[in-house]
Amino acid sequence: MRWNKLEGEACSVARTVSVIGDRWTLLILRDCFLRVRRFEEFQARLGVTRPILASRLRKLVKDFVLAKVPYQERPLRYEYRLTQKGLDLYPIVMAIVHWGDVHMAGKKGRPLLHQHVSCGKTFDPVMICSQCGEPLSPRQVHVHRGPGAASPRHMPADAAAGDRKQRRPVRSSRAHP
Amino acid sequence: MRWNKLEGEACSVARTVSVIGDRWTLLILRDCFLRVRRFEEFQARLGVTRPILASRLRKLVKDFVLAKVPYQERPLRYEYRLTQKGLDLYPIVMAIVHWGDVHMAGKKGRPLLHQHVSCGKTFDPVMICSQCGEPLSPRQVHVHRGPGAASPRHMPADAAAGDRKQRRPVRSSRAHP
DNA sequence: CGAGTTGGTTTTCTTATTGAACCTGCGTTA
DNA sequence: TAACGCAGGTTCAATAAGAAAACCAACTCG
Repeated sequence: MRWNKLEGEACSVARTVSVIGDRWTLLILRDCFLRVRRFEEFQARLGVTRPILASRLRKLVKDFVLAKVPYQERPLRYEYRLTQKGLDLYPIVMAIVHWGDVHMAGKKGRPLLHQHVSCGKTFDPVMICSQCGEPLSPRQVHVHRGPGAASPRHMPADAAAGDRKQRRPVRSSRAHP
Repeated sequence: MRWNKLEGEACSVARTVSVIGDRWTLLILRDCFLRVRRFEEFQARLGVTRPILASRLRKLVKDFVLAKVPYQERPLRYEYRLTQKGLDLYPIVMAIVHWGDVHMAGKKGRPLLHQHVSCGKTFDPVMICSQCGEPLSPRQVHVHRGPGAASPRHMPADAAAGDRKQRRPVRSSRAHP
């Protein structure tokens, strides 16, 4: 199966992976969230070869994850900035960082600490249900065919429930329609 | 730069990417969370070639993300199951699914809906701060060097804060030490 | 004029992925 | 008992992608 096939699949993972499912792309995005914006800076930090970097940046721009905007004229120079679509990748990047912190950290501990400006504390990211606010675990989630489903594939069966107190829904900036 | 180099980097993204930063691996993990466990079933659902599937499963087992356990003897047959380390990838997979749902869904809508068994509702995953419970956004997070940091790289500068009410910390199963 | 900076492209070589076929151990059917 | 089927792989030749190093172009600065 080829890359391009993925985009057409009726699966959100496949579609997302067709955009960011490449190790250099993920490392580029990490640096984007650390305010890196220029070709040379990406290249120096990542150690990626220039042709690959150019091709990945081109693809991210084509997919509207990054925008190539001039930061000066004469000589005309561009920088790469996250679009809203790109900024929305933040939970993915944070989830990746957190898993690495928990499972891949050396004995010296985690390389980076995250401080939440709003509350001032060092934190971990936690993924919760937008409806009840409880932390998510795989066994607590059932999957159903949605309107965009294709052939009867990608379908599981599951069980197990819990009785937990209800909270009020979290207003996510981009919640369920 | 080579794959193996990534594992040694003082960056949790790089380390995580050295394990799961491959499109086939991510699609395999998607199916793992949909209760797919056998070689033939992965192969049929993913359309990946058999040598690649074998090599990816081998790597995931080596990295303790999957465990290869016999489900019958005579003939001896194995299945691949998520370990706890693998189950902990759930937020990453859910974040990927959600981004695909929001940004890559076709006009028919999302392919899959997620129901939270605990509360019964169809939900979206939301990533929050473990300390105050507020949804995370990139601009609200400052990064600092942790104990495992290496050379003075991967360091940003940031600003902007907000005054938000405080909640009590979320007890994540694997929170900040 | 010559050197430096930024943001790339070109070229050549090496590695990874694909597609198809083949292998193994065992059970089942004829 | 021979033939076939199945699950779970491996082997092999052809092709695509990635790495390393060099090169290019537009402009500025001294």
